[in-house]
Amino acid sequence: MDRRFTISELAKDFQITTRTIRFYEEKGLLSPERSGTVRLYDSKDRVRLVLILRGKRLGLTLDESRDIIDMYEPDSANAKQLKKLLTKIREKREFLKQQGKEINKMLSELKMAEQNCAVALANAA
Amino acid sequence: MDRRFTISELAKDFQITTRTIRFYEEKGLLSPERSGTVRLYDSKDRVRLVLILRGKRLGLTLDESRDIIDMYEPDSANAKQLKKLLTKIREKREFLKQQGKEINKMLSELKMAEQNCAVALANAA
DNA sequence: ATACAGCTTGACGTTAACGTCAACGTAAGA
DNA sequence: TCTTACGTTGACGTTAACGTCAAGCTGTAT
Repeated sequence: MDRRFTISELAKDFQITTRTIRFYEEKGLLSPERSGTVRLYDSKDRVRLVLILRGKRLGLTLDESRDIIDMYEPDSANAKQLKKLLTKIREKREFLKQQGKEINKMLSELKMAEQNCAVALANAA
Repeated sequence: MDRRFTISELAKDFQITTRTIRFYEEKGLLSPERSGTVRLYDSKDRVRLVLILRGKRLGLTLDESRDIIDMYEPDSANAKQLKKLLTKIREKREFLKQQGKEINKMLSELKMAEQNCAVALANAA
């Protein structure tokens, strides 16, 4: 259960390049172990990658994703930090809810477009 | 009801810059009337802008947004075109549905993070 | 021992979506 | 008429998120 992965294993599993993974590390989103100079990734790193990639699909920047990921692991935090974090989390939630609404709008509009298109196709036949 | 707008009126209304609006035109997303050299925008252009900006918030590229906008107005199309269009629309809808699911995942995770954070805050007090 | 696959760190190139600046035209009010 | 505000077209600059070499180290199978 404590298997480690090489960078190219990760790349294959997540369908990204090794360059991308190293880039995420540069940006402070990952910090794998090192065996000498070589990077070794564990399951926590994999979770982080899942979150990063989901964030990307949702249009978040890497900086935003890093913020969110940090939310999942409130480290040795004092009350002030925690309050700030709570605020951030709530903001992010509001943003995502809004995003959800916009998606629904677009979905219903596309549905109408689809119907129009189908009708036009039927008439053309 | 057929009022026209200047570029800076639009910019103000939509909270974007005139540069942005001209850029969208360069990219083929808008094609306003001209009164001499001056651009004049009508309500259809405003609708397009709404769609473009929503697309942006949903993480679509401008090219993708242009495709979608074109879906709303199937011009003189033949059957082949329409079928292609239908396929595209359905793909886009699947993509957006998936996006909606991911948002819900992230929302529930953030909810947990929020609770953890709140608990930690209570303990710290 | 060597060949080769896989890892490393730079360093520079690329694309999208604008920002910024320059140089110019134009319409309307003082 | 002259300024002032707003419009125009280039052209170059910028940031994020990687891609693409180059040059070198490393472990292992032959």
